[in-house]
Amino acid sequence: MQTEMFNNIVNNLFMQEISNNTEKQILVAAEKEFVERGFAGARTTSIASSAGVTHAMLHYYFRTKEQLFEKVVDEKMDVLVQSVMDSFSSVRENLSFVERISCIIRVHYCFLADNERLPLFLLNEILSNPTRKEMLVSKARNKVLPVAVQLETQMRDAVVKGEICSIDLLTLVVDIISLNIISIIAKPLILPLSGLDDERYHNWRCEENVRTILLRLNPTVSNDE
Amino acid sequence: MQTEMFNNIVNNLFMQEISNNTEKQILVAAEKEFVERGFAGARTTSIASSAGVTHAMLHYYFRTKEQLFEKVVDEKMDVLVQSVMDSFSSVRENLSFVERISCIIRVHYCFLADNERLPLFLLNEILSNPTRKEMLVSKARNKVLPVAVQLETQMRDAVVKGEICSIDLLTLVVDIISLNIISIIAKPLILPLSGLDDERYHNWRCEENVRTILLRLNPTVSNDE
DNA sequence: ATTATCTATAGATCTATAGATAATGC
DNA sequence: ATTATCTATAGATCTATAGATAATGC
Repeated sequence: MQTEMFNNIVNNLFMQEISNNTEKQILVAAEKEFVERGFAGARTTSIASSAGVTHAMLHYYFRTKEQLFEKVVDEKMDVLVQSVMDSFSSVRENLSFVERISCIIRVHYCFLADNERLPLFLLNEILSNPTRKEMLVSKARNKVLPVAVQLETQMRDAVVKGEICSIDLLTLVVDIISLNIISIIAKPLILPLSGLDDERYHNWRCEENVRTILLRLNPTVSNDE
Repeated sequence: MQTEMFNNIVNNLFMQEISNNTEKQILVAAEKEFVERGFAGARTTSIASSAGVTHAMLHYYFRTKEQLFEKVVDEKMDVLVQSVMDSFSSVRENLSFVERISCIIRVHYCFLADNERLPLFLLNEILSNPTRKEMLVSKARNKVLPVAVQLETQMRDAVVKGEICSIDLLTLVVDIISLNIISIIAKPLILPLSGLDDERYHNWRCEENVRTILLRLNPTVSNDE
């Protein structure tokens, strides 16, 4: 009895792993190929061979290159949106607003540093396709905005308390994203000019971005608008 | 005599225009196609047809797709480098350092706004090609740096005068570029979220970027590094 | 019986060139 | 004689599928 059950469990785990193996391997290889070369530059033959399967398998599981790509883009878009939401919420309680923003910037910077090629890939494929563009905008509106609204409440408190100056939420978010994303995307160009190693580079840029945003939020400077 | 000379001049002008016409038209069409679709996504047949010439002409003048692309990328890279240098030098005398930086940010923002698709195109094609990457880095070093050094001298003066806080030049430049470039690249995503029209959008982002950098340079805040 | 995999190849597309023909400038 | 242009097609590459064969789960 016990042996049978054990075998079943092992079988199921094994099965699940094996049965999805080819499909999963194709997906993983496709992810790499698409993110590195974009849709037009990617080759289904390369994906198949680097997944270690026959080329026909790719079409067996995903029908067309387009559909496989769609899967990858959708997943990556969700990963990005989730990362923004995580950075918003993954903050412990009773922090001041300024501390919270600093934390958000750092958490998001780290996510991007771990996914260096993601921003450029998504920018490319989203901007060149109106449907995907609308999809991301609506995801931003429906998923991110509700979380952001909580932040806005806390922000108004901080303004009243005199901890920060008054600023529009979208303005602040775009500022943060701008600083973080270019630090990541353009790293291969800026790194040689900086003369730093990878770790120091990230420390330099991340902390500079935090500082820039905090100074932007500084309440002591007059707000001429 | 006079008529002959006149005819010659007209002929020469006409010739120059006509003889380079096909080549020029291909180049213009190639520029559009490559910037819009990237190297892998671009089709030489599309370039030829939108240039209004036979497909064979493209190979007659530029040998290969690669060589035609190289021409376009090189030219665009120079345009970008030049735009940075222009923004640095196109500033009238006897401005304070803070005014000068504001002017640089605005001039550069306007250039990018007039060349919306340029940054993403160059980022893509430069980052995916080590040779081009080195080329841009060395251009930055050889052409932009000398001009930037002048700025650095003026910057040190401003620090001494207490007009700005002390900041590394590269740090400042990366901050500016980050803010400006994402405002342009991500415009199609941010615009619908902002609810603004094109003109107001650019005004919003450009002035926000100036403000953020000026606050970053503010001397009254303690500099904890 | 269904699902997964392989071989072989169709079919489409794209870059590139050969070779003929026309236009141009001496 | 040289330069520019066109037609036609070679040659390479890539996506996609048909059809045969093997493996799996009932």
